Amino acid sequence: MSAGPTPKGELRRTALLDAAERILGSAGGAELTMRAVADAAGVRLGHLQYYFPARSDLVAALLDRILTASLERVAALAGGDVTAAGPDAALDSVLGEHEDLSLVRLFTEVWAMAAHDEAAARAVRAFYDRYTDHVAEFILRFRPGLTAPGARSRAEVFVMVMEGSSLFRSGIAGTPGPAAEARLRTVLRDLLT
Amino acid sequence: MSAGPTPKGELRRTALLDAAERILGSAGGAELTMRAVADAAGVRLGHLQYYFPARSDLVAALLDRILTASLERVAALAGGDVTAAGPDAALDSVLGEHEDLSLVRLFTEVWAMAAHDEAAARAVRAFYDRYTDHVAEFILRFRPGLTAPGARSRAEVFVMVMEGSSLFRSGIAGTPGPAAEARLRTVLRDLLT
DNA sequence: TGTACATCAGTGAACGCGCGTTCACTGATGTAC
DNA sequence: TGTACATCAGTGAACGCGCGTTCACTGATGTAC
Repeated sequence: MSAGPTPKGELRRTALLDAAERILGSAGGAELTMRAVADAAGVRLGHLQYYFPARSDLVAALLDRILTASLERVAALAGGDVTAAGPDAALDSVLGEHEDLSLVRLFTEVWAMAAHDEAAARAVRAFYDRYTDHVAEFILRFRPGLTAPGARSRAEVFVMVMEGSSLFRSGIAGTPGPAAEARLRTVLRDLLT
Repeated sequence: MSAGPTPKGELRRTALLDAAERILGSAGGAELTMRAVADAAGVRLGHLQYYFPARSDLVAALLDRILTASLERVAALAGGDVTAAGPDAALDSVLGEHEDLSLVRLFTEVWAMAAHDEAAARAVRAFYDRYTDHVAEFILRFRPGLTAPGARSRAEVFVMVMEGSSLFRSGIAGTPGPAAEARLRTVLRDLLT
């Protein structure tokens, strides 16, 4: 009977996905080749194939990891005590994350994947669905009187605004002025409270 | 002295970019190969190279065309008489465009390009800068009393919200419910008026 | 009006390269007896 | 405690293929005289 992968194997798998994520976040999807990932992780091509037999396996695992990690961050936020500090502190946390250029770069790749690949699109839609659930839960902490559908629709718009603003606040598509930044926060705060 | 390209040549160039745009909007950047574009346009590979010697020339011309066309659409809207019909009619026009799946797919590719290529990023930032100018001008038509910076910051946030919502309203990253759709319109209307 | 010539438009074959994938192999590690 | 063996981890070489690019070429079109 198979014992499955050992702890060492799990570590290596994680290191390989780390390398792949670094490449996707810096150089983009076109540069995410099996050889580049193997090189970045310091292993031989054949060895990478031992963990991810086909490139599509690597990409699928990477997509899953990116989305899972993002979901865990928002779940931690929604479950944490940040609400005690008020909506502005919460906004700081959420907005701060979207200033991380390589994270936003990763998501532009994820969106492009979802736009052209149905399997990726399903994963991304499931991710945003759960993501929105966490935001709705978060909103209900500030406004316990809201109905569930009311919180949900606020959360949906909140997520749309967050994803759009990430493109600009990361510097990829522009650099919002301070007045726009303030107005963005107002819009988000109004959705939250 | 060179006469430059003939009308026939211009037509062919346009047809080649049409083909490239169709591929980028449906299959994505990885499928945008010189051979695929030549095939889709019904010409030989060598002939495509006559118009675009390197793939990077094709991609640069395509990016320019996508951004220019988008800018022309918003300029027409900002300059048109749609403001006479009120903000809701204007929102209908603007939002309607973002339901076009292949257009939004095109923009996910554009964002991914900008995220990893500095030349593309410059073009995209210049595009959004001018795009935002048009929106600001549009806003001033509804609220002539606003200062220029006031209109500008509203426009910046308006554009962020539009780009974010396009991901969801196109179906790529989700499908907003009717309540979210209504709330999104409220947010946009408040920025506009 | 005709002719010569330059430029534009389009063809076809070949190139070297990096890609994903396959496969036979060796060494390390755990486990049953 | 030792030994045999299965599985896990990692290597190395080779494959066929599609890619961007190069280049010599032919046919069509415009223009100067």
